[in-house]
Amino acid sequence: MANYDLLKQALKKEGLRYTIQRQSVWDELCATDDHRDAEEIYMDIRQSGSDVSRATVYRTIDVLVKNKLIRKLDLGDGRARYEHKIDTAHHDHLICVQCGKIEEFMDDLIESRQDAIIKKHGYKLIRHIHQLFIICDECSTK
Amino acid sequence: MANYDLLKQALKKEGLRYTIQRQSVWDELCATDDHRDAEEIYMDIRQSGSDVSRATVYRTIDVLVKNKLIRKLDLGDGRARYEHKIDTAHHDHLICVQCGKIEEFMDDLIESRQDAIIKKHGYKLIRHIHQLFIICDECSTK
DNA sequence: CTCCTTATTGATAATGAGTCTCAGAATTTA
DNA sequence: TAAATTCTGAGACTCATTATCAATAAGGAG
Repeated sequence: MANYDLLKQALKKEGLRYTIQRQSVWDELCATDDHRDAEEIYMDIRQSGSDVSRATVYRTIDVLVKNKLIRKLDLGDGRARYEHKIDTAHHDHLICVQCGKIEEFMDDLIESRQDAIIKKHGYKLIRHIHQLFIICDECSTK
Repeated sequence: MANYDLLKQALKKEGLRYTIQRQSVWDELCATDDHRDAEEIYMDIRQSGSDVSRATVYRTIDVLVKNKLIRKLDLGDGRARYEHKIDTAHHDHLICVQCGKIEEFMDDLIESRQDAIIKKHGYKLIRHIHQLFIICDECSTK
């Protein structure tokens, strides 16, 4: 599942060594398509039998984010989530404020309007956040 | 500038008392159209001659946000900003990643696409965040 | 106006995600 | 193999925000 070449490339680019701990973090990140926070990832790594310190988890995540192997999400609740879907197309997020479920959405029209707004101002777009906080169907029928 | 009736209504609704400290916080929030963090607001209140503790500033801000007298912004840098523009129409934000300047934008097409996405999923929209992180023209010519 | 009950305040401790430090361990290079 | 360099883990630290709690103030009742 995990593509070690991607990790190797990123580490090489950063002038960092390929270590078993960094591989464990990458393994765990590739293991699911969830949107987990650092603590959850840390706990899941331990669960899977590996032993990597919290500090190393954070440090490795930083490298992976910087090299776009994973994406960092800020849902505004004080802890960052990480998702591994690098290969998939760009998408934004729908977040259920009740159960915390996260889904993805993508709309070409919105994307092009964004570009138009930026262009009109004469700015350069670096990145964007577009999150729709909702109550999902399951939660609304409860 | 500050509309005390709005504050009074909100406090009444929450079953809270009208105090000079809460009025000072409201005064300061109404004094500018900036997007300040709690510490800046706290310092500006002291600057203006009033004396309100940090704890009370935070507590009052919470009440105001809850009652939609001010809006809370999360720019992903670890501290919340607050803006007072309640009377004005809905808008989202353009944030310069270099100088931190914040501008506002609004696009009806994007808003309607959002609604369409929500409707398609059968969800209920609670709120949304749409932030475009950019490099502004001033910063890009430096 | 005064007493009494209840809410508020401010100082400070606590929290929690994330970062930093540094000595010991591991790896790479000479 | 030795020397140099990078990594790691444990725990200290940071910083925004929240909680605690004794002292103070507000809002009635009489």
